[in-house]
Amino acid sequence: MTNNREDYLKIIYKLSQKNKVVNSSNIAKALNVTPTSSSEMLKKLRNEGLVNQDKNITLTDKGLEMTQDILTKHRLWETFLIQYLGFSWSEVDEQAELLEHATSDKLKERLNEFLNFPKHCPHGSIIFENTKNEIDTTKTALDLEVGDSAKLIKVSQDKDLLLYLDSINLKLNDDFVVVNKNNFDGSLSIKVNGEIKELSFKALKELVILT
Amino acid sequence: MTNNREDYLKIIYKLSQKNKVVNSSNIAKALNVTPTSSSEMLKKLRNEGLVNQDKNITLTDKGLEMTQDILTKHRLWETFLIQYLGFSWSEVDEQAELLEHATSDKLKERLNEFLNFPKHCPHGSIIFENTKNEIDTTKTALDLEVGDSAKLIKVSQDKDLLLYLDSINLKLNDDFVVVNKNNFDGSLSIKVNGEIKELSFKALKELVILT
DNA sequence: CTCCTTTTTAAAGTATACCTTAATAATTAT
DNA sequence: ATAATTATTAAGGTATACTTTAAAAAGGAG
Repeated sequence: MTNNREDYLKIIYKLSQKNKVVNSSNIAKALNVTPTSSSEMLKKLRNEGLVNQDKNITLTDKGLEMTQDILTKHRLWETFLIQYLGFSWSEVDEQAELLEHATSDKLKERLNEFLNFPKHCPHGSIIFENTKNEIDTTKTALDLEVGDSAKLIKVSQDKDLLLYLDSINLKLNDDFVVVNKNNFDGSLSIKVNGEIKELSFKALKELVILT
Repeated sequence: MTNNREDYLKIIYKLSQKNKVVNSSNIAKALNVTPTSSSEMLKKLRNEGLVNQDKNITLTDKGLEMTQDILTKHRLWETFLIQYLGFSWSEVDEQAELLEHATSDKLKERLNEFLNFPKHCPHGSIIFENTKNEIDTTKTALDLEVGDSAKLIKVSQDKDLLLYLDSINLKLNDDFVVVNKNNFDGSLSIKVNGEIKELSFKALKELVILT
């Protein structure tokens, strides 16, 4: 298993999470390689029994298991980097990307223990091994990019959060469009019923959406 | 800078620390590649201004700086793995080996800060950036005579040696007295906390001590 | 100063993961 | 249904870091 294969598995997983068409071209775009390169790599992954390929490319059971392992490592590192080393939201992904590939199963387990088995990474994504009965389908406002439209379908039951949402007059089932993403602090500007509202990074991961 | 180049720089540094002849053959042996491969790689490193090559291969200033940076990363990770994740002495090197190559300068600094700027890694090797005026060399247990007392302050990163030390329960910073020296096979009997332990000749040269 | 061993270089080949260019196949639009 | 677009495969090439085998160079022993 090489770093590269791991990156391909992750991107297949992520594209299907976003309900995007998972084909060689989209994978190529996401990984910033040519379609030819991704096509070639996918053939290898197919031969190794990690992906199925009909119309849509999907992960096999074995492939999914490996992907979740990698994502767990990634998310544990993000948790560590933010909680213990004071990394900021915007810089953590890049570093976790490097570390995940250098993480043995033993290190993963020990780090998990050290972090006290977190159920979610700082971006709100679930950490599989610690959330046996949750599914990774819930998307939060964190996953949104400029131009995306979404509907707010659920918020966590945090009183302060609810007060905050009241104060900016954002309600459940509101439809909105992302008009700006601030890469410094991770906040989003959204447009709801013609009105622009600011959502801080902290709030984003509490807002469950439908796209 | 690739992982491989980093490994070559480290091995050049380590061989010269041990006062061994630093040539393409010894490097090849240490890295478990053929002399041809190492010879080829050394040519690249020479062209990149990282090593000098006369009789003995040495690091240039630039090469030394890079090597110390890598060793710092390695030793910080060892410290973290042992102090916070409960890794054992013998298994920590392998994991730090992987992590060091995935460590940005920023991560190095933050980890250093988190660990409170340790002067030495758990093996006793200095962490350069935190010990401006120390030198990375000392006496080994080979220099000891009967009656000498000493403190074990550093051991070489040999996996078998580390397992051996784990097995006889000899730890870093243990104080001991030499109670016998076997002139036939060069082994030493030492007394640590009232217990007699045998150190074979082969082990002695790997044990750095303070007298 | 030869002989012999060790060391280095040269030549050609392997695997991985890319690339470009060009051809084929499959969608989508008119 | 045909044209246009998009996706995939095929063919040949690049770079890195190895490999083997063989030749050349350098050192050490008698």
